Amino acid sequence: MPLTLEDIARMSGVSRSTVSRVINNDPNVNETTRLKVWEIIHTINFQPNLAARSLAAGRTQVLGLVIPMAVTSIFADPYFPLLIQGISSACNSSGYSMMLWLAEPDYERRMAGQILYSGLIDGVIVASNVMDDPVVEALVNGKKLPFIMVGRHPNDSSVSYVDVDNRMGAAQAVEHLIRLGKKRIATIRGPQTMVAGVDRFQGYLDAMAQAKMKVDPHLVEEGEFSQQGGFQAMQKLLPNQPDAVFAASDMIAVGAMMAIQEGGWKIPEDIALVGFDGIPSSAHTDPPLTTVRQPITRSGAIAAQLLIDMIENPSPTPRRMILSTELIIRKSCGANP
Amino acid sequence: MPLTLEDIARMSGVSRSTVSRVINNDPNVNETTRLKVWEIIHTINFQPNLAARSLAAGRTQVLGLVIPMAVTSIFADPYFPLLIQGISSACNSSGYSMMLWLAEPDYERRMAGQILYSGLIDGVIVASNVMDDPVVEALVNGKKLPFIMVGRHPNDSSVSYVDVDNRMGAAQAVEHLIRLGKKRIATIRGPQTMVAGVDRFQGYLDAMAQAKMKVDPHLVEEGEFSQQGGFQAMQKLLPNQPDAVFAASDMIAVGAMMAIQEGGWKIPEDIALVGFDGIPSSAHTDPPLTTVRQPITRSGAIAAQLLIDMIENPSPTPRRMILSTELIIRKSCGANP
DNA sequence: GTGAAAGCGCTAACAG
DNA sequence: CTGTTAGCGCTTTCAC
Repeated sequence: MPLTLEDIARMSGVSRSTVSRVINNDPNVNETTRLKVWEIIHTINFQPNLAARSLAAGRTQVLGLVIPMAVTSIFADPYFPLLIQGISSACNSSGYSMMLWLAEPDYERRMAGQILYSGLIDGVIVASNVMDDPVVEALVNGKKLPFIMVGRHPNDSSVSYVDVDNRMGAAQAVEHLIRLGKKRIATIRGPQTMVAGVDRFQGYLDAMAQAKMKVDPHLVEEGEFSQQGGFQAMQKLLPNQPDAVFAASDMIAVGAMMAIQEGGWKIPEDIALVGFDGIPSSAHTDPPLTTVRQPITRSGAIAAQLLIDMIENPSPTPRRMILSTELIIRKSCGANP
Repeated sequence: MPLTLEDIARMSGVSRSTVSRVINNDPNVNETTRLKVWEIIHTINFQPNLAARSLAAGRTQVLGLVIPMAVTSIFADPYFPLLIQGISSACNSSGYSMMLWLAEPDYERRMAGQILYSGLIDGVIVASNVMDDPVVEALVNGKKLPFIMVGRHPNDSSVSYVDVDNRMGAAQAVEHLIRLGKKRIATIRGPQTMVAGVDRFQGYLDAMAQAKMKVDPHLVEEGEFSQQGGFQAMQKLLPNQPDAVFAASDMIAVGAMMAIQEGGWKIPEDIALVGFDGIPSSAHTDPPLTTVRQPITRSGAIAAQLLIDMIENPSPTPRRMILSTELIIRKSCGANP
């Protein structure tokens, strides 16, 4: 059987409480005692039972990461691995662990309850850009577990989140195309059921309005945030002869690139192309993709840090953070950097 | 505050014990009572506290999935999402939940202890093909937590696992190339630090030996299980003029395909190509990839089922399962299906 | 078929 | 600074 605090206490000649204090870095412990107890804990490789800790203290030092999407689509985009990496490393450096919950749609509701009341996690990070997500709703209504979203909540102002400035980033990309003299600027927007999809499209509209260019509905297509989504949308766009395309994600842009080249057009000569995300592979497409870089890994790290802060220093005001993006100019837009 | 058993008991006019019995499907409960209590549990959407259950009963109905690799590389290959999907759905249909632990190398040791003694999970599935994995070692030595590997353990015969017949599958692929009259059959083998890498390479050797063809060391290259790994290995292979290549994974094959075509050769006319895995996208490469399909999702589901069985019906004999593969003939090998 | 009572391993007052 | 004590919410004998 695994050892318990009691065992360690007996072995080091102190009481259970003292051992507990040592483990939890309570300042009220004699330095000599502390060292002696640590010594034993280490040689024995003692691990306190998390369930017992959870029950007694109401905290586990474990954060939940919920990604409410089908497993397969989660990993079609390099976005999530980068996000997870950021969260994971922030957790590690704060002494927290991360549990990942992948929520297949059918199980969302059941899971929601389980997460809220399982007592196994101190807080939740929800990485979802879907509007009206039931998991988020449950968290909002439950009001029991600290949670933070990656990607802003569309309308509830009491929700904490970290997001990137999708709207501004998109607008800058489109302004860049306008500055290059493009006249028929199309966009492949993401699903309008996702906040990021909406925000980036809004950025496109902003830039067009700002330049007093009117938006031709034939130059607006929609696609999933995937290569295939971009490919299909671009095929529909091609007959309408855009001279530039703003794609709502790099994966969309990659798909669009394939459709453009397959149709016999050249990038950027015939059609300029700009993506969004700045995933590593965007630098290695042919031609290299001009894109709006968002700090994905950092978003994850900040989400974790904010959540930990919310857990350790509760306060009624929501934490908010909006990270800015950066336009990376490469070959696909036709500008010479 | 979340409700407790006590609350449900009060609301339904029975004792805490009875509510517990109802939740745990204890047969010794009056049918009327059972219905009444379920009714309340459902309308209230009561969720028992998992930590308390864990502490009291020593089981949580939660399975841990440990993937001891860097986060980013885990998702470079569609293998893991499919595996996770299988595990996840098997858990769900047995009333278990799944927690995913991504083990960054540096944290493996710390994590290992945490997993073993956290008391939060009833068993562990380890998806790792790395030899001598410290997490696996800890699990083997600890002998406390039921666990199963996806991919056989290289030498410990007491370990339970589910694996696919990598060696046989690889041999069949190579035999197929031999049957097509190929004379200079190269292989891009996976890392020999991974069991699957070793087994598939052994299958290549088996088939060559069987056909009494000698293995030219210049026709054996090694690469990571990734597109880039395949690309680089193929570039080294090209000067040695293979007329066929057996790639140890589909991602490797995709990379090899790029290298071959970039070098100006045609597939399958100049070089025939066969992959391994049967990931969905292998059907959509150009040309479509002949490959050895392994039942990834099913491996995951079976691993979960076996583990649950081990938990619920303990026994000293290890559970073993080897799934067979299937050669999918498409265009890239030059045979006409 | 059901309730009472003990206890899982830990933390957190409360004394000293 | 340290030990004692009382639970956290649940399962599980053991009586009835």
